[in-house]
Amino acid sequence: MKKYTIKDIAQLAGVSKGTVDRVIHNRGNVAKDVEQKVRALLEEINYQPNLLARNLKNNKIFNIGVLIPDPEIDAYWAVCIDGINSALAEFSAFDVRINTFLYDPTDTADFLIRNEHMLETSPDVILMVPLFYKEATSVLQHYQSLNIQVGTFNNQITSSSASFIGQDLYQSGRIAAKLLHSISKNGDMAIIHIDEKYKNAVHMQEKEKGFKSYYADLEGFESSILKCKIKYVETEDKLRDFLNAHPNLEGIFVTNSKAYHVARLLEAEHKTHIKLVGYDLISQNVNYLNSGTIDFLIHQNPRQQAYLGLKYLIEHLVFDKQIPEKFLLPIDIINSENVTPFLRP
Amino acid sequence: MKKYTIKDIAQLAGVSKGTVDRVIHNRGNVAKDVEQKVRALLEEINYQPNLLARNLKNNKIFNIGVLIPDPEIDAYWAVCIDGINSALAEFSAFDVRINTFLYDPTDTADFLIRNEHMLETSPDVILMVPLFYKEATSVLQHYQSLNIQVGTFNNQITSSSASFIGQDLYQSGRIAAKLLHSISKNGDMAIIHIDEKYKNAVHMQEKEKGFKSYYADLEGFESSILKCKIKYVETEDKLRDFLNAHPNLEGIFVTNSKAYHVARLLEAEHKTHIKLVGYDLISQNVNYLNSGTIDFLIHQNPRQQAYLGLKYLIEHLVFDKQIPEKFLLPIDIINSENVTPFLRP
DNA sequence: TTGTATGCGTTATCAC
DNA sequence: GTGATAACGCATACAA
Repeated sequence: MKKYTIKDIAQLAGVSKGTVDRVIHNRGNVAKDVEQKVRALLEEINYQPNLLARNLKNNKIFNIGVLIPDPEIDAYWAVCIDGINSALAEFSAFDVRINTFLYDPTDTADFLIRNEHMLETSPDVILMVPLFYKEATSVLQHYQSLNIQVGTFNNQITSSSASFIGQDLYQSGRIAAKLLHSISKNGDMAIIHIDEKYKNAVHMQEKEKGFKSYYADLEGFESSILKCKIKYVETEDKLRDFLNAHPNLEGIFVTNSKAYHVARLLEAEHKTHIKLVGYDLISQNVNYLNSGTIDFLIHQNPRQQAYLGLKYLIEHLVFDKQIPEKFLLPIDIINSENVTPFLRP
Repeated sequence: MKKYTIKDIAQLAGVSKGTVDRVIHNRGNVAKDVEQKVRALLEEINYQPNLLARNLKNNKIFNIGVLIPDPEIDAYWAVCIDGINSALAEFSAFDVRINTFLYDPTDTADFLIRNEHMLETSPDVILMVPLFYKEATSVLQHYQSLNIQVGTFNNQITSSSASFIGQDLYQSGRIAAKLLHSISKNGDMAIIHIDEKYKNAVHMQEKEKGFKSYYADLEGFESSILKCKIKYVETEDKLRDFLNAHPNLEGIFVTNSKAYHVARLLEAEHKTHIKLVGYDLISQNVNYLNSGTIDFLIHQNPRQQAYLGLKYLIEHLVFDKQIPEKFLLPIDIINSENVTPFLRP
């Protein structure tokens, strides 16, 4: 029950604290027999160093680099800042400082430039959203060669060994399908991909696969799963044509945060009987959720992704804990009645 | 940017560390003018004590009493143990120990006895699930008189000043209504209260109120909201009679974790077309969720409630942080497709 | 190869 | 009233 200290071990082994410390840190210069004896004791007693004392002694200021898309350009990322601040507040007892860098999510070159700026602050570890697969791959490789631990969230760069926090996109597509299925009859369904300012093609494909798999598993489903890809600039016209071309449409799944575009049109065209499921609690979507035009939103919880990512990194720095390679957050289903608590900072 | 220590303050004020410490801790024996000077400096510099050093010095073993219903008697509480262990693991760097006491959730006398046992371990703070309002009120009063900080979860004892973590039950009733409304037409709805081994009448009433309020707000809803109270022992017969008496029933809301009883009967009577929404991810419910007889479950997240409750208490002990009086967790909507990640420990 | 001394920041005791 | 000093547990430079 008592907590053993180095001093205790030293006493039990009949040596000095210095020797025990040398054994613990494999710093050599210890006689073999003594080392064996001390090791045995450490094992037997299950020695756990006092991490407070260690951090007090080290007296080190940890420096964390954070690189995320600029919330001014895409408001989706704003809540990440909250998550980061939460993690910092939680570890305010330790001296962890962050340098945050924002990049333009529509500009791969900017991503690379900001990475260089970040590197100039010589961070101990890095947390980032690696939107661009190709560029991120090379950047992450560089960090690995410099022995800088990196945590990523939102986008997984499978070519890298960086840790990742996100969601199971395939499964979230299945969830969307299940929701639409449960609130509609057995009419046609549509998957709509609306191009964002930046491409998240992999994201959208995975969600589509999951969505289709649900209906493929469904016995007795005879209708069609339609698909429509829309470029951001042409949204309204192309969407209207699509709706008119498919009068039997009963449900729509928008694979990113742009469901509000579809909702606006459904209201304008008096087709709000068509069920609508989309992603992300941005304000435009929440408005249509409350008005009833959007039925469900799937919450990707960017705040929690950022919070957890940073927390893992900090715990690694101060407590030497291992960082999980991959952590998939639960996927939240949101309707007009449970949305409020998810919006708070 | 630099972090100031007592030593720095002492130097700046031209006094010794001891004097600064006396000022900080209001321990008197300081000349007025010196005190003013030091206070001004502390203010100006925004002095923050190094909590690691403080905890190192204090060298105190914190003793936390935990009192929850016995999971062997009601499996619902099993996940709380996981939550408690998570919080402990997170603060393993500090010397916090817990003494867990389990009480029989059907026995108020046992609750009182276990409280006495817990008190004998002279806990610094206490985390508990106060199932029984009357008994809890007096117990909490006693703890308050002993100046023992108490955190509660699951049940709020409004007569006490103990902190509380839980959910907005009224709102969760509204969520159930919204879900049933979205997956059914405009037929009759039923609220079913099934007595548990122990009464949670307040819980169930709040949920009922919320449920009704949703339909009251709904324009053009002409059908009935039925209500059925069932004693645990007579569940099957009374339920069958109820179903037969209301052939137009389209949806059922079970106000506690006993939805699986209804699901079993719906399957037996070939009435699975009736939509069913209930509470809690216990295994019986999850099975019927996967088979499709239960459409949605509302997740009260007991694991997170316990985790957060303990975390707040520990942060209070080691960092002297304030404990939020009341924290309402977001309410999770669960269907067969997103349930899995919510089940992990 | 080993032991001892010192310091991290805070706190508490003890002389002056 | 005040300042010097020791102690918490760990890490390390230096002396032996």
